[in-house]
Amino acid sequence: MQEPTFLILTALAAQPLHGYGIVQSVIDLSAGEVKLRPGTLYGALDRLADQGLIDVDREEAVEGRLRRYYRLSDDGAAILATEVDRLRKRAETAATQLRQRPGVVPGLSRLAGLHSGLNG
Amino acid sequence: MQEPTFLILTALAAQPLHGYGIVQSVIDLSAGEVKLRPGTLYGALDRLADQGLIDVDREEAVEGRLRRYYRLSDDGAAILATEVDRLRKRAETAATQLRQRPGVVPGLSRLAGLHSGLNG
DNA sequence: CGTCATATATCGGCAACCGAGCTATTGTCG
DNA sequence: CGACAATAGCTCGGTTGCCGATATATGACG
Repeated sequence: MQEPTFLILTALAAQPLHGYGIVQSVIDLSAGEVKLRPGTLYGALDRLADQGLIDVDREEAVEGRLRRYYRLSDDGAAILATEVDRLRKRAETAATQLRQRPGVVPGLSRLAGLHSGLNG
Repeated sequence: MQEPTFLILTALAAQPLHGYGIVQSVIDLSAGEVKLRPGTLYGALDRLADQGLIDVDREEAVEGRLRRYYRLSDDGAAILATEVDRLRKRAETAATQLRQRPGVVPGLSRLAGLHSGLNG
């Protein structure tokens, strides 16, 4: 699962939202890092509804325009929860690997050991 | 950044590896969840080298076949570290949202409050 | 001799995302 | 009154990254 899709599910986890509300929520949840494009949003919404991860909650007519609210399904919540686990595992694994990274070790040149070193 | 790319950088963080070694390492690091396909691996390797996130460490000839070892660059390590932060933030944000999820609240039907409830 | 593991690489196709554009209303600023 | 931003929805073409199949080659196992 990609980041935009993940954030759409995340936004819908707390309460049902309509398209534009999702865009606003994702900006908020990602601290401004992710701004969903229409193509991404509506494509993902159709796809997630097909997969049963989200459902249409209700449709409101506000000032002539239609507002379609989406809701996270139980399946969607379960998938999101496993995805959270996955991200945590990936992050911790990568952090561990980075700690083992062979870096420039300043004390190991041929000059090290001269002048009596640490145990002089 | 997608998961396969992230795991390739993760694998290379600890030590330089050749293509097939990366595949093995990623299986290990992901607890068998991710098995890189050749198309994914070599496509990503070329792309990451173009972006300067990895470098060719050395080339060894073992039994007539070439083994090309890749190494994580400083830029690659920095990108991976920011990506770790990102994943952690996304995971915690989603977990928080999931905790706020409106679920079926069993005590709130019209029958609640009858039979004296909790404080009887 | 066939098959599996090791090892590298290419190609076509697909799915998800991006960016631009379109429609429409309300409200603000000049 | 016109321009613009914000709210609200949607379509379409293009790019990117990943997948799966395929090709090549060696050594080991049965």
